[in-house]
Amino acid sequence: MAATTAASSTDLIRAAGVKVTRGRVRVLDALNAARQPLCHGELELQLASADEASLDRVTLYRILDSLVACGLALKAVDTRGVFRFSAAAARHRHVDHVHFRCIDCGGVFCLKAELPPPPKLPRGFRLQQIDFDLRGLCAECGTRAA
Amino acid sequence: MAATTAASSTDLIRAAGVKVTRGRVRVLDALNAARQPLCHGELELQLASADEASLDRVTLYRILDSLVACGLALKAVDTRGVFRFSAAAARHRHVDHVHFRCIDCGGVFCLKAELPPPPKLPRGFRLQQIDFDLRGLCAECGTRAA
DNA sequence: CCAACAAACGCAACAATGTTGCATTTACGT
DNA sequence: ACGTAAATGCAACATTGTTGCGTTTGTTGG
Ligand SMILES: [Mn+2]
Ligand SMILES: [Mn+2]
Ligand SMILES: [Zn+2]
Ligand SMILES: [Zn+2]
Repeated sequence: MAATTAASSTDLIRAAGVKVTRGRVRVLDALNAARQPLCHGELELQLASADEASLDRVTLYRILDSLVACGLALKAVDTRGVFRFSAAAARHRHVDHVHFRCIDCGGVFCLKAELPPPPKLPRGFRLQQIDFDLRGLCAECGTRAA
Repeated sequence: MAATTAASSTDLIRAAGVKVTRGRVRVLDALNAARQPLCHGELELQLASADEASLDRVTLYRILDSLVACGLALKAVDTRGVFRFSAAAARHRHVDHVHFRCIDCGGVFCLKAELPPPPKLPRGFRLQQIDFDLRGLCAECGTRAA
């Protein structure tokens, strides 16, 4: 399992056209194994607890940036303003559909509805991503509230 | 207009059950006058450029926290992980149109485009709010990047 | 395999944003 | 006016993220 995962991460990194280093492989493995997006601190802890040498703080930041830059990881900010990273391969593609976010339980539900076309932007603005998020109570939380 | 706004902020703060201080009135006025959510730094600049004495950094943080705690302001994180504040009373002005969020400077821009109709929700889900957020680079940040 | 070179790394310093402790001042009910 | 809890100003600190630079390493062409 470990060998398979490592090989896979290695291949992904090489295919992305960047150097395959031990740090990148370990970080991408960790992101792929994670059940949820991890922040820098969580990754640092997790990599330190492994028996290999721990990564330098700055190197970890740069590895994460490089994985994001080559499309192998996704970066998003959490409610506290901390960046969290997830493996692009381990995650569904959430870029092309609508989400419902429950304001009570925090759950995110993928809706089977396509994104509406974006309106025209002011001159010079560059669109990179569209988020159509519906917020409210999910069925479970709505029932509990009533 | 200034007197009206100041009186209104004063009343709102008093009605919220907290002490009416010059700092709270100035900050709430600034939030109400703003066309987009402001971060701590933007508020500090704006309050310093007025001819009154500038607020202490920490006091501004605490004023913002107190306005949020008593429901007069809303706090949300921007794409860079920086907290932005808006007047709760001004929120209704942003519920019916699309926003563009710059991933570089964190700025929020109101677009003159109506929200698309929401797709059908799963049974039991209760819709309370619709966010159609476009993300990317604003004109200024896009120019600087190029 | 070797050498050359760009990329990546480790370390220190720095920057941006936000918090805590504490002495002093202020708002406001009495 | 007075007493008191709340708010303020200032210094120090914490957390998260970035920059500069000399050293090491992965990769590639010979
Ligand atoms: Mn999804
Ligand atoms: Mn931050
Ligand atoms: Zn829910
Ligand atoms: Zn911008």
